[in-house]
Amino acid sequence: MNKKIIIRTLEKIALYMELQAENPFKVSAFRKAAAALEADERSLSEIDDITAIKGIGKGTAAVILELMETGVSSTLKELEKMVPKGLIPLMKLPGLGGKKLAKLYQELNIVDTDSLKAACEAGRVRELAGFAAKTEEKILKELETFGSRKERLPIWQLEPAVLEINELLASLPEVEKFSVAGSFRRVAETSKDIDFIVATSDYEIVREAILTRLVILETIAAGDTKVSVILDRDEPVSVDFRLVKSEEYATALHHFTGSKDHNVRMRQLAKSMGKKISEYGVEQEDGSIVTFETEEQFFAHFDLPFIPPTVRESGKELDRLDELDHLVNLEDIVSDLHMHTTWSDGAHSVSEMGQALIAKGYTHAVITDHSQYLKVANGLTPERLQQQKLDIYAFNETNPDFCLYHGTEMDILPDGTLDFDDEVLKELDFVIASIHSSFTQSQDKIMARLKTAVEHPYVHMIAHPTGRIVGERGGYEPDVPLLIEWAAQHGKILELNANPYRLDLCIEHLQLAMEHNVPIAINTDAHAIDQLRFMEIGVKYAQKAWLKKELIVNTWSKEQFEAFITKNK
DNA sequence: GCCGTTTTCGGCCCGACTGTTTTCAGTCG
Repeated sequence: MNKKIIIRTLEKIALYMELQAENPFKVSAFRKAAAALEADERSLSEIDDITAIKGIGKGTAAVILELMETGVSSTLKELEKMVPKGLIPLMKLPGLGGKKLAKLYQELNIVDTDSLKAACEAGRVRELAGFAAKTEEKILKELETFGSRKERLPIWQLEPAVLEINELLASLPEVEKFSVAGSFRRVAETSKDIDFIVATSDYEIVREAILTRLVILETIAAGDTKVSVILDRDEPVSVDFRLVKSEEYATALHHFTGSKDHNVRMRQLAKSMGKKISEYGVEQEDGSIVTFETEEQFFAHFDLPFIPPTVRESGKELDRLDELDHLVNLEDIVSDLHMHTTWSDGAHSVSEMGQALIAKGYTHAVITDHSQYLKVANGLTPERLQQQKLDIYAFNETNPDFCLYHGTEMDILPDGTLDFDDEVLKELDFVIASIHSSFTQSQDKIMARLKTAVEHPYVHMIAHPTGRIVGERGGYEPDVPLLIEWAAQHGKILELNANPYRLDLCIEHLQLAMEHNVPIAINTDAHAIDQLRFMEIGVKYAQKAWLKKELIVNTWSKEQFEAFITKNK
C-alpha cells in the first residue's frame, strides 16, 4: 500500500465527514492524522507502531491498518454511500462549506452543480433557514465561473501584482508600514491569493485608496480591518488586505505570513509558557497584551531567534534553530553569474548592466550572452564573442573596484555536442552550458547531452538544469539525482535560476545537491536591469531548501571565485 | 477523533466578515 493513498484516503474521509456536518474537531482529527503521516519521513514498512505518531490514535490507526491489509477503507465506503460524489467539488464554491452543503443536500436533495443551479433558479434555496436571496444570487454568480478559474497562481504571475500594490501602499502617507504576507512572502511556488498587512491609523482613507486605485474585478469583502478583492489581471488575482494599528503590525504580519502549521506550533509554544498568541499581540498570564515593533522582537519574546518567513512551513523549523545562522541572506550575495545584454537578447548594454550591478553592491559578475546556435536570441558567433570581450574589458577599465567577467551561456546542442570549440571556450572566464532545444528527447538522450557538458573541463556550470516553468511545464525531465552525482564528481556548479518562471533546481533537488556538496549558484538570468531584482526571490527560495551559504557560489569573494574558474585552465 | 505534569473529560488557534439574524452561525484564512 502506497503511503500517499493512505494520506489521500484520510483526507477524503475528512471531506465526506464535513459534508455530513460532522463535529469539526473530528473532521480536523482526520486531516491532522493525514498531515502527521505525511510529515513522518519513514516509509510505511519502517513504522511499527502507527499510533505512536502524534495525531494518530485508535480511530485513524484502524483506518490506516485496514487500508494496509485490504487496500480499501470501509469507513470511506460507508461515507460514500451516504454522500453523493457530486457534492465534493461544491466544497470549493466560495461561501459554501460542509454545513451549508449538508443542508442543501438534506433539504433540497442537491447533489451536484446542476441540481444546485436549478434549485437557485427556482428560488428554492432562499426559502431555507440560514439562506436568503443574497446567498442564492451569490451561488448563481459563482457557478458561472466555477471550474474555469485557476485555483493557485504561480509566483511569477503574482509578483507583478505584488509590485503594483507595493507601489500604491508606498505612495499613501496614511500607511505607516506595510508588507506582503502569506505564502507569497514565504516564496511558495504557487499561491491561492496575496495577503497584505498594512499599519495605519486611518482605515477609511486606506480602504478607499485600495478600492479605487487598484483595478478591481470584484470586491469580496470591505470591512473595517479587512478588505478582500479580486484584481482584474490576465488571470484574476485575489488579494486580502488586513488593516491594523501600528503596534499590532508585527504580530499581524507574523500571523498572516503563516504557515498554518508554523502558527499552530508557535501557539502551542506560547500556551506552554502560559501565553496566548493572536494576530494583535501576545496575551500574558495576567491578561495583559504585549505588542512588538518587529517580528524579531516577537520571536525574542519566546526566546527564539528570528525565523525567516521562507522556512516557516511544517513547524519543524523550531527544531532546527541552530541551522538558521547558515542560511543565505541577500546581504551575503556579492555576485550574479548569469545575465544577458544587447549583444544577444538582453535589453541593456554591457555598461548599463555593469552599472546596475555596482549599484546592487556586488563585487563581481559575469556577462553570459547566448551562443550562436540560439539564433532567435541573436546568439554570439566566436567573432562577436571576441568583440564583446573588448566591450567588457573597457567597462572594467573605467570601473576598477568592480570586476565584470566574460562568459557565455552556451547551448548544449540536440546532438549532444557543445556550441563552441575548446579554442573559443578557453578564452572565456566563465562557461555556462544549458539546454534550450529538443526538450522532448528521451531521458537517456537528455542525460547524454548533460553528461558531455558536465564532463567538459572548460564548462563551469549547468544553468536551469530542468528547464521547467513553475506551474506550466515540467521541462526536459532529466535524472536530476544522477546529474547531481556527476556535478559532484567533476566539481561543477549547478544553478538555482532565480527567475520566478524557473526556480530550478527545485527544493528537493537543492537539498540533494547540498548532501553531495555540489556548489550552487543563484543567478537572475536577467535580460534587463529590473530583472536583477530576482536575486531576492532566488535567495529566499534557497532558504526554503535550508541551503548552507558556504555552498552558494554568489557568496564567495572575488578571490574565491577566481580560484574556482581558473582551476582547469 | 486526539490528547494529557492543568491528564480520562473537556478543549481542540483565533478572530473578521457576511448574511442571516436581532445575537449569531457559517465560512475563511
